[in-house]
Amino acid sequence: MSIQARRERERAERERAIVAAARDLAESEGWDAVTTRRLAAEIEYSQPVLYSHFKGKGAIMAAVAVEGCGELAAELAAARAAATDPRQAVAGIARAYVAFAERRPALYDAIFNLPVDLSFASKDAPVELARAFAELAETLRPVAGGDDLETFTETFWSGLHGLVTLMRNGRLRHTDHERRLAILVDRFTR
Amino acid sequence: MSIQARRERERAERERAIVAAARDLAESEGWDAVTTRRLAAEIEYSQPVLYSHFKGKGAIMAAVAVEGCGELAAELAAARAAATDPRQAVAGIARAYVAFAERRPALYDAIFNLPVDLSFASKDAPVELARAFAELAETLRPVAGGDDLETFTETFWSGLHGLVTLMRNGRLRHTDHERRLAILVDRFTR
DNA sequence: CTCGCCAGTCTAGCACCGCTAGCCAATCTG
DNA sequence: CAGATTGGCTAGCGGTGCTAGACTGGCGAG
Repeated sequence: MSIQARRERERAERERAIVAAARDLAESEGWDAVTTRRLAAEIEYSQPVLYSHFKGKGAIMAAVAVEGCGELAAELAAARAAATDPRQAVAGIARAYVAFAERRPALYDAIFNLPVDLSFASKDAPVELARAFAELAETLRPVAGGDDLETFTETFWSGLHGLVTLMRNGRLRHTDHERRLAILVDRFTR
Repeated sequence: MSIQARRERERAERERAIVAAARDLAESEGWDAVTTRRLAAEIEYSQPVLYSHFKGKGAIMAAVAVEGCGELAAELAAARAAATDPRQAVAGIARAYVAFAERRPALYDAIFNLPVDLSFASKDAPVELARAFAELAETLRPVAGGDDLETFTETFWSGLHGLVTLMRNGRLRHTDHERRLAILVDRFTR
């Protein structure tokens, strides 16, 4: 019994190592550098071992994405907690969101931009994402007006996501970023 | 002299064929199906011929993206021309934008989502994109208020882009799409 | 008219990708 | 202790973007 327990522990540990390696590699060299061979070398096992833990590369990326979701949720929560005035809270959480995307671009890509084995809108979406969404929704509640809170939150979220993605891949001038963010917040809080 | 002229004509024709093949393939089977081998087979030449026209696959995709920009600009212009009331114009152009992204997802991806050899924010950005941007800007002018028009337009554009991308890769529920769009337009026109 | 050159195209192949079949050793079971 | 099972490995499949080097057909020079 105890041997089996040790085995399972080691196995879980190795699974964590895979996800951590994928994340570290992605954050330091970008997702292009994350290949199954490279990952296998990193954890000092052979390639097929990866497939005994995950269905494929997409599933590994999905695991990283879920981890990232958790951190995003935590940072949004912190931003919300730090605010006093409702309007300030919206501005603060928006800044926190954008800051996360800029500080952890690889993580952000895994969550939102890359083709990953995750169905977000369905029931098996990660609870971490729901938490992040809830933080945003609670912050927006005072300014939603007559609009349905969930739909309103999705729309604001889209605005943030659009700003982040368009700017990061060079579709928007990097200057004026702050002003764009201010406009978005302003239009959604008045 | 005339022989050379014919050669150049044939060469230009073949270049057009490459871009058209890439676009058709992408629109009918998705960008994953667009490989250099497949493309070569489609134009009935060997693979290396592609590289005598374009620096690489990314450059071919960029050419498709520029073509798509032109069509997007045209559709936005049509939407703007059809409107009477300023508020209606914003709603109309927003609907046209989203409709374009839904009807031509491959084209939209080439323009905005895929890693492509195009620097948008710099001076060698395609004029087609500038045209599309200008249509949006002119439509928004009456509702920009005190905000800088260009920055304001970028922000609204980001909102549209966020809605489109998040919905298309399953990050938003497909229902309520109309309502989200309405909220965005409403918040930017009042 | 012939010969050498050169542009243009092709075949073949490089290094890499995600993924898997099948072998082999270590471990558990009767 | 013999046999079954588990779990990792090596090797390889079919694909990718891209390129070196061979070949060929039409050109200009002698």
